[in-house]
Amino acid sequence: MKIEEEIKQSTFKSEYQKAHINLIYTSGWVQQAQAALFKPFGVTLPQYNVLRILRGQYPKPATISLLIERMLDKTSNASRIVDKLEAKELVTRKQCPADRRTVDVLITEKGLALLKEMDELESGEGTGITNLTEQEAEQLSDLLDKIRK
Amino acid sequence: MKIEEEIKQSTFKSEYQKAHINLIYTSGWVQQAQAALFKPFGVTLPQYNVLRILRGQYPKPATISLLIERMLDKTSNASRIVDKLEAKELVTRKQCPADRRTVDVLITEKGLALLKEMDELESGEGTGITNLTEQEAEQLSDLLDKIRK
DNA sequence: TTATGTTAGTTGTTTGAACAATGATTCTTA
DNA sequence: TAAGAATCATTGTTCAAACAACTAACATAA
Repeated sequence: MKIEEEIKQSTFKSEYQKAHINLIYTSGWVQQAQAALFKPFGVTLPQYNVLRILRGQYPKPATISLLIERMLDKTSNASRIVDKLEAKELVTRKQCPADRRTVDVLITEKGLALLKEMDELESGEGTGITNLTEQEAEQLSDLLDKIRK
Repeated sequence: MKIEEEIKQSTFKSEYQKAHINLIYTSGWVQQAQAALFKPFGVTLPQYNVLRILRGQYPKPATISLLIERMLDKTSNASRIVDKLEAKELVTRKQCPADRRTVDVLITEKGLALLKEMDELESGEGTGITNLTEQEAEQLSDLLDKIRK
């Protein structure tokens, strides 16, 4: 549905304003769809992202700093997110011997298995992205990249 | 920056997966930029959205249900968001005489004035959307509309 | 080596979000 | 019109996010 109908506003000041509001709106829309997909697996989006980063590092461990750096939510709830993941036995945390200030966070077999299950989700199925053609998906990526420049 | 570099993942299973992850990522990115812009005005994104809806209705009042319906966060924090707005004197709330179950929520002069100030923000300035050409912005809107179909 | 500063991570605290349950009013229909 | 169902809004409660303060460990330099 066109954004105009969606939010019952027929005119915008510019294409920029329209795209901007559309992005905010769709962003919320997708995040909700995402959350619904995630719920059965018992992890939130930030937790999932941390798991993904850890898999990227595997079998090397990651420090909390590295997680924060990659997480985009630069505000450091990283410690607490790792708390949650640790409680679910999806990661382990142990002090690094070389630098005792830092912590080695490592994804467990259980964590890897969960991610493997969840890989199916990443296809975009269920979040509307597959309403696009492959070429359009590519176009979208390019536009988004440009926004974050 | 390309999403591959942004999240340090060089390959994706498909253009869909790539666009999907890119959308989630960019969505968070934009929301953060947005929150930063909003902070000086003392309202959060959901509060702002409610104010926008109320302005759309003005001078008619809106019920809480109508707010929920338009808000996309269908989970009803609407009451509490209105609480916050009322505390800041940006809206008024009074029981509707015709149906005493419902509440008439109305934006105040102060609320309208605040929105007027904030209209500047909606141009997209400061959230990266203006990195696009006008035509690209239009293209983006179309793609997003298609996703939510 | 010891004082100073820096970095890493954790822990409070306040604030808002998510979800469910409740209470009040209206609608429906027998 | 009286009883049960449905609707509207509010209120608990739990959970996560934002921001700042704090502790421990390392680095630097006098």
